[in-house]
Amino acid sequence: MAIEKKIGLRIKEIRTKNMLTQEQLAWEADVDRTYMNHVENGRKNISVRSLEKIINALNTDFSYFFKEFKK
Amino acid sequence: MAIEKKIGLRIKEIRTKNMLTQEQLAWEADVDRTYMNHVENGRKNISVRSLEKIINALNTDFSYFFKEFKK
DNA sequence: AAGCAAATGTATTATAAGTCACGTTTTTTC
DNA sequence: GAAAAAACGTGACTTATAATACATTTGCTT
Repeated sequence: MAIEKKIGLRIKEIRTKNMLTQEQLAWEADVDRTYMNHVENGRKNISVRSLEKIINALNTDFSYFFKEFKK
Repeated sequence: MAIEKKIGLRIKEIRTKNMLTQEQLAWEADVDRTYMNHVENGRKNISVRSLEKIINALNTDFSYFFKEFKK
């Protein structure tokens, strides 16, 4: 599976666990709602800086975010 | 520290442990030698797809790469 | 000082970032 | 269970910048 897809799924997983809507998360991460949606659906080859914003907004860190990611 | 810097340092850390030059790693990752240098020096806000190429070339995975990364 | 690895500057091309208008699906409320 | 509202999805588009490439320089090692 493409890395963008895996990242999107992981974001969604944590977001729903945190009881947030895409819009709420987008607001926290200071990105557009539709951009957030695109990322979550694996439609964007996101940069590490943008990913960091989202990971912070999810109240987590890279280490936790990428746990169990396969090669 | 900016995420780009942290990533650059981590790449360098693993690369040197693997006894590779920037050029060798660049070749393995199929990126330009100078681009590899820019990334390693934190001058590029790299995309996850490009980062994946480098991580693969380092013969590791996201999970290991981001271990112990701070928030 | 020759040879190699690493660093840097600059220019061009490819693509991520950001936004919009609109459509669809899901959830809530009466 | 219909209507309304909220949440989610999509395509197309512009702007900012990553990706790529080349030339040159610096630093290290023998």
